[in-house]
Amino acid sequence: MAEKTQQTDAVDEILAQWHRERPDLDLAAIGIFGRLGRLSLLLGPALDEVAAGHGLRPGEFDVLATLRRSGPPYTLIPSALAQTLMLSRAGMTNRLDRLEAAGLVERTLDPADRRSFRVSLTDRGYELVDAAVTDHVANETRLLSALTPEERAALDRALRGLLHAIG
Amino acid sequence: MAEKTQQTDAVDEILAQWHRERPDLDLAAIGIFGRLGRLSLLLGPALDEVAAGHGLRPGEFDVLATLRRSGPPYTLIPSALAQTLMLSRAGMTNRLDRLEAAGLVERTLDPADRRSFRVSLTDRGYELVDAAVTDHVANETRLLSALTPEERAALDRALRGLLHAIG
DNA sequence: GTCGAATAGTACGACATCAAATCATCTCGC
DNA sequence: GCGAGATGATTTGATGTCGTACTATTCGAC
Repeated sequence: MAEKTQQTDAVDEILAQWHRERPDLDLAAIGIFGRLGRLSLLLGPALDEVAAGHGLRPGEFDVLATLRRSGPPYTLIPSALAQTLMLSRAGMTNRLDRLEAAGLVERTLDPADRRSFRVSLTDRGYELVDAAVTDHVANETRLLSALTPEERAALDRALRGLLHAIG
Repeated sequence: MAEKTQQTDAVDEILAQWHRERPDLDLAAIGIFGRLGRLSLLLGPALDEVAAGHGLRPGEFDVLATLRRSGPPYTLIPSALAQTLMLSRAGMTNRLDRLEAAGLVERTLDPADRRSFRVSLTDRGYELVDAAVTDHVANETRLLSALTPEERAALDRALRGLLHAIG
């Protein structure tokens, strides 16, 4: 079993500094959370780029995709969208205003609850998000192709465990 | 080899919806990036809380920690800090203003480059960040205790691979 | 040496987000 | 039924970030 020489990265440099200054600290923990943080910082723009290719600003794709995957009639209420996307309701109001102005979703009265609205994909919104999702997932698959199937499975298992510990 | 029954989580529900609506998509990729996204969304507040316990607002801890781990004399220039923390220089100016007003760092003239400043930890800043780092890493270690050592190692390996693929 | 390009820090305007306050409506215990 | 409390959406005000423009200074090619 040959040891593969791992390339060093920016986080390794950070770990070396901490080891020098504070050898008492748990370097493994710093490394994992450091890599997680940097990854999500880099991942954001990388994923937004695909959405931007379809004319969507950051965050707008997520709203459309949530409606799309909910299935026919592609309708949810703003509160449900906000909760699913872990966004404040105020932020959701803002996003929906833009998406409605762009003609991708529409707000209709909810006959069963007059405090609320039903937010639905328009035909244009459906077509746009369906194409965007295809590109989006292809981009994710491309990024993951750097890992072996075993590494992908292990990553998913570990992330699931962490989510369970925090959530 | 016993199969362990995995609990379902919010991402599993999302995957089931996509499977129903778009069975052609790469569900494994959606799951991994979905969990990564939710994890960093939940992780931010969880880590900020520890810093807040030391009177630091989000992001301020990172600046102090970067200075601390750079070693004596705990001095860097704003551009280096911005690059390390993947922040715009404008954002760094803002953070340094607050940290300087709080007496945790000080800006002194750089004798070698009159365009620039040298940002240094004050004694108070040093003591505060040293205590905060201890708590911060303990918190990270606690979160990671949900994973086995093998899972932690596999997670770090996978994150390193992804970072290399993106960076 | 000198001039053009690159770099350091900051100011400014735009933007997305959140928390709190507000108003309308629903739910449930009585 | 009725009233208190919960819930839904929005508005408002504050905050932190970015991109751009700007000034001062340094670097490098000639």
